[in-house]
Amino acid sequence: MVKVRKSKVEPPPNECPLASCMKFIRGTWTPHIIWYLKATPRRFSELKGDIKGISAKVLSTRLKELEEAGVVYREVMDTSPPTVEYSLTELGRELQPAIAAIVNVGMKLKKQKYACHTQAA
Amino acid sequence: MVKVRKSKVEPPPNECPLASCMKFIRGTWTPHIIWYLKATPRRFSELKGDIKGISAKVLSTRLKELEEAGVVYREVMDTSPPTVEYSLTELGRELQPAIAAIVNVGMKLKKQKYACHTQAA
DNA sequence: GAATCGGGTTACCATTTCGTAACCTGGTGA
DNA sequence: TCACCAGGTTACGAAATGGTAACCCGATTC
Repeated sequence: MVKVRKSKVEPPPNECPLASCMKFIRGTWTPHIIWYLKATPRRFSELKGDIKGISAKVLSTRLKELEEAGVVYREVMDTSPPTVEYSLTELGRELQPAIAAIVNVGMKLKKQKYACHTQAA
Repeated sequence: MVKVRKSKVEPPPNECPLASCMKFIRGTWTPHIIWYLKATPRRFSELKGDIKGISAKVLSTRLKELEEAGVVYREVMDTSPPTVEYSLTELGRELQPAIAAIVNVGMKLKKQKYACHTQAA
């Protein structure tokens, strides 16, 4: 009979911060969007070009969700044809460190030749 | 006519580190598993208890995938009934900073009363 | 001999996420 | 007049992810 040992890792405290943060950056594409809005506002077609492989449908859906969640701000510019600029809100900027950490780990894995061919083909 | 401006944000360099890292921590549950293996090896039923709300099916599936991806190590102990211990491999430990950053952001959001009620109900 | 336990597996189904491709709208420039 | 542009939307279908619940195995304990 083996006793169930108590975890030495505190649960990511009350109401799970992990889940709180993950719900903003879930899915394949959301982290990319937040990453590319890091420095300056970007237009729809600029983001579509920045993020290799994303479809207009997914980009449009995610941007709408992120706007509703208060992560990105959408501004229609008075140009012709009208252009739209997306930028990070304060909340969006709070998320940057998490994305940056993920990117850092990804770069480290690459250097070590983990990732992409050694792992998870 | 608006010119398409060049991005000032470098693309997360060659072959996307963001994607490289994200493929290890995708889904709702994977980050939780890695988090709870942080300190010591854990058994199946212990992890199931640690991670509130995860089903045996998903836990079993994710653990199998993580083992195959080289993130966790699975050891069958010679006890009766036999117990199984899961622990992080070196690769698994490389992922910790990313998870930790996500948890940190989650905690900060909670303190600021973002998240969970203000945002994304 | 029956119930219990750890560590799962299986079937079935719902939801989320993604991809492709076609289409729309209002203004502009040729 | 007509094609083009930005910034989308829509329809359709596939794959990934998740949930519930029932079941399985071998060893042990009652």
